[in-house]
Amino acid sequence: MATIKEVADRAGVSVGTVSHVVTGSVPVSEILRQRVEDAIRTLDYHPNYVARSLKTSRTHTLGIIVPDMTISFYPQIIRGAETGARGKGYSLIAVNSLESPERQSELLSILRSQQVEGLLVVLAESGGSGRQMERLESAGIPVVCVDRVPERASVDSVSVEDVAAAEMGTDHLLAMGYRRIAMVTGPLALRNERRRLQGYEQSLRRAGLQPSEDLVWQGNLRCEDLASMCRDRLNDPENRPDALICTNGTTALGALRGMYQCGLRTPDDLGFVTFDELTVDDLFSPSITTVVQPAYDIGFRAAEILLNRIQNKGTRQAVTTLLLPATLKVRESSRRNLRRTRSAEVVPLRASS
Amino acid sequence: MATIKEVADRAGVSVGTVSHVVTGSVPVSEILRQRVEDAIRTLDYHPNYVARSLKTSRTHTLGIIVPDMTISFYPQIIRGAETGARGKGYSLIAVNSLESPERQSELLSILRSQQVEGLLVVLAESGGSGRQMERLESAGIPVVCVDRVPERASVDSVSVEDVAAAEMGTDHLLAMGYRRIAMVTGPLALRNERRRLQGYEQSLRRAGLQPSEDLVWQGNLRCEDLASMCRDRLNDPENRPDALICTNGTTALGALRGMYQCGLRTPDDLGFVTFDELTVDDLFSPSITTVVQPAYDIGFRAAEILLNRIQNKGTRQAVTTLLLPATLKVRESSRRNLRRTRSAEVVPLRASS
DNA sequence: CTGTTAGCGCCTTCAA
DNA sequence: TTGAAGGCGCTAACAG
Repeated sequence: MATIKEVADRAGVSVGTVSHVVTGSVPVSEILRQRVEDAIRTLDYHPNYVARSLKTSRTHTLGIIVPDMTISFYPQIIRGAETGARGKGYSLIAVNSLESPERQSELLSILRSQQVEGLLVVLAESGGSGRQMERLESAGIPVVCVDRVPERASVDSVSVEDVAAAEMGTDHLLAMGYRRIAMVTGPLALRNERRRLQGYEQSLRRAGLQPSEDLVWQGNLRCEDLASMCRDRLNDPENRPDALICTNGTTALGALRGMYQCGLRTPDDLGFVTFDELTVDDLFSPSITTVVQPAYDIGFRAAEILLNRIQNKGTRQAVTTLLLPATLKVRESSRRNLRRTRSAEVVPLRASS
Repeated sequence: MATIKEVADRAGVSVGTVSHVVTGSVPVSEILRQRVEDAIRTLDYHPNYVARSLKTSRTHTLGIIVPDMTISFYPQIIRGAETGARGKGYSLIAVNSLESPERQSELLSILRSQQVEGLLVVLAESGGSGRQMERLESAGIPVVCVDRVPERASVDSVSVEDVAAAEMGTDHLLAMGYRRIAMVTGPLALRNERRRLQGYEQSLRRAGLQPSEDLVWQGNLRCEDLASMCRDRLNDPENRPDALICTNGTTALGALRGMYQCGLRTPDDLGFVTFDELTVDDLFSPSITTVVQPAYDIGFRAAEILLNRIQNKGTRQAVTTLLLPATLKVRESSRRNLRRTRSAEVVPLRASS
């Protein structure tokens, strides 16, 4: 790898001059610039950002931590953030925490060592990371929390209007005539989950229905666990709800599997609404009515806020809490069931994972 | 951000000693190590990797370029590579080329400047990147091509046994009784596509069938274009094939959309097999018989090879070309259609995107 | 075992 | 407009 010095020698100028043409910070005579550029080309010179960063103490690099970029919601966020960052000459380092707080800390530490100028983070499931975010901030590394907002820490954040979104989904089910609507949630330790629950309850109350504990099915974020929970709950035909609303893609998949294992189908046997798209296209059935979060936008806006924070490093600014609206995509799974009889045929199954 | 010097001052030792305890390269007395570790903790010190890298000229960072990590195949590769890299203390910078060769060059340049020690790359669609890979290599930056292997460049690569995989899919359709099988491909400029085509033709020939040009539908990688192409082709009931095999997820989605727009369904009207999973779960229908590529493994193995290359930097080694086998997941879309009559009902539709 | 010190490659005054 | 030189934070000899 050629260095600035080699370029300078080859062009017959000083390293200073080379630096000037590379950064464009100082005007250089046409003749010398030409020589320098030739040398750069023939040597295939690429400035060493490591050295540059050490000198300027700017890396033009952002970090983003997501739980698992194998889950389609996250790559979209990353892509949005990447676009926002690139627009201002920043690169993005994306890593997966796999919902592990330990790993998250480790990644945070590595990212710090890598001197990222700012951080986008979707907190790992288990809470208590609020303090970590504050530590980062006080170390001068701006953080924007994405999707999941920590309990009481005062950090910038971009997320979705969870309450309104869940209300919207529930309202829709109610409008379609469903009355016994169960909500399937992930861990209520996550604030998002609680807010979505809140929206659900609000919607029910407004419709004159009393939320019931029996109809709040709290699970974790593992599909199989969710599936078996739902299977158990659904196997009791007496108390079976007439519709399900799920707070995220993972719970939804679990719930659907559980349903299927019981021989239940949507919309035939149960209405169904979920947060987050489950498939890439409407042509797949069951086609699921979905509360869609603007993932790309979330990432993009978060990057914007972060970059802005970095730019105005010195000045104190109020905490930004950006809430983006979700949209409802109505599909078949919430179409009111007309052939009620079918559910009578259903035979409760034994657990069979 | 605290520096090594501040830690040294606070612990009352020299920077050398701090460095020794941080890197563990030189033994330090228990007493001093204790003092240093305390100082590190209270100062919340994180070694500056930028400075370290400048000194050691090692960044412990790998780059990976994929077309679009919004396509589920790629995040899996990235995750695999990330795991492989982390195992050896390496970080991974993942970026999207969006199939643009210009952007790819740009990213390559940035990654070089960032001093990545090696590169994993899924080449952008339009060819001619072979030379770029060679330039990288000759600059001392090992490259492993993933999924897409350049035409004639001699680079390490990890990909799938395309010919065998396509044969497997086609054989299966033949075994199910299909005879007029069309292959829907992306750009045949991509070697993968050509090999898959080759496997398809091989399979037909072995079954005593003559491959026909009419049944090779070449498209690009944009879903809508694919859809309209397939719509056009399928609208002619005379020459309609009885099954489709698609070379990747994008073409498959396009083909399915095209089919649906014509009122055709699988497996009722057409058998269907594709490379790459279209949905996250079998519970969605049509459930598609799929040639599954071991994406995570591809990434993991590629990282292994790359790391190995980096480790043995000096020594010349033969080019590694790793071909992983795909597996066939048989589902309903390839179940031989029994109610032939239905296709007679189909009325060719006008284009209606 | 511990401390000292010379750069790593680059940018940025500063002087010419 | 150009060149010279200091130093960013750290590691790796090396000397003590």
